[in-house]
Amino acid sequence: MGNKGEALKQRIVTAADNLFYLHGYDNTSFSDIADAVGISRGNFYYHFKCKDEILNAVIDTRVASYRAMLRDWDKSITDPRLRLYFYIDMQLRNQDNILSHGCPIGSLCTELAKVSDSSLHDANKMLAVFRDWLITQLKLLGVKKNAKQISMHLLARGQGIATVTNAFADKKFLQLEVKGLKQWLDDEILKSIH
Amino acid sequence: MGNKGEALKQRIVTAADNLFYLHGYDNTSFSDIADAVGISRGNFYYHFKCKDEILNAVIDTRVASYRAMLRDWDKSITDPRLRLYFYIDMQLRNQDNILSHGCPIGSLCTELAKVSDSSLHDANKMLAVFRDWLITQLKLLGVKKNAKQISMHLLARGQGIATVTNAFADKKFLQLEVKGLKQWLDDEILKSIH
DNA sequence: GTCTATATCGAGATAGAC
DNA sequence: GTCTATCTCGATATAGAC
Repeated sequence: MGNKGEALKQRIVTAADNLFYLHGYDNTSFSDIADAVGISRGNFYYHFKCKDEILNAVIDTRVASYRAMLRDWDKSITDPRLRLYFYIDMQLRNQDNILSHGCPIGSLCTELAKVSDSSLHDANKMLAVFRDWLITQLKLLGVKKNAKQISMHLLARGQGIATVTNAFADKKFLQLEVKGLKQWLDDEILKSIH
Repeated sequence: MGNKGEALKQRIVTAADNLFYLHGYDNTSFSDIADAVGISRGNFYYHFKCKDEILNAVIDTRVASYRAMLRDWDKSITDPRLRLYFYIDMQLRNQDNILSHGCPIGSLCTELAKVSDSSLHDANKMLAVFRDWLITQLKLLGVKKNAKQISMHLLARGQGIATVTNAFADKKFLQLEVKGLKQWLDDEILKSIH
């Protein structure tokens, strides 16, 4: 419960978060995390009782951090439509990372779906944060019936862009698709609010 | 070079292919493959000198098998437009597997992008097979300028659908998106051939 | 709380009998 | 060609000193 211990725990989670993104969950060892943080391997087990617990901490931390980010957007951007653009442009801002490592959320979901008990974690919580926020923004714009469907579609488009951009290492493709996605959204909003 | 040896080699690759899809490359051990085939672990090294070589064999086998499948489609379906529908509907036909394990191509690309040297393999060869075939079909329909762009878009849409369907275990979403994708394709072809 | 040392396990890979 | 036995390594996890 001491301050120093809590701070270290957070540093472990932050380092694990980053390494899980760069190399995947399974390919990240305690040694890797320990080296990144600058502590010894044995120290982990004071803060976490197994590797799965670090995974869950990473997921929870990400969920909290995404929520905080979206709250910031809500504060700094008043027009919901501009918020949606800003969401879509996130891939443009992160294009270099996506090119090399894909989407941090999607790639983790994809990996964890293959491993062990899916009951021990729920990586899709991270996607759900964005889905729910998107629904809210669309409803603010007057979209009533299709808000959820459009939101899911936006998630999927983002995932597809990330996967293909990463697989082909094609940054131009990402840029083109992001542009097209914003146009699609405009059309869709127009149609949905008649 | 004997017939029996070659047959076994192919059986190893087939079993590895399936297990890589179900559990991922890294999470599949030689023991897993050996058990599935019904041979001993040591026997692998007569046919492959390391695990990476099995991976490459799996990728090459898939590329060949996808090419053969598309040749069959070309034979049995004469209208390129119907071929494209049949391509998109592939996700519908495979929806149960996608729900549980994602796209066999996309999930492998995503995993391998995180691991080791990307120079040792090129998983995107599998995607390229479909991309090139899609381009051909579109050109047959009279699409000149945007054939590659539309093809890449179709790949990405498919990847996005698979990732999100898998993450949320939402089969209805897949069905809805497949339907929407066919409609999008119709519009796009109309626009591209004016 | 953080460390060092160690236990245990399963992985990829090798040697050599048959 | 296929097997059994074994090597080596690195992983998660534990015990106990400080």
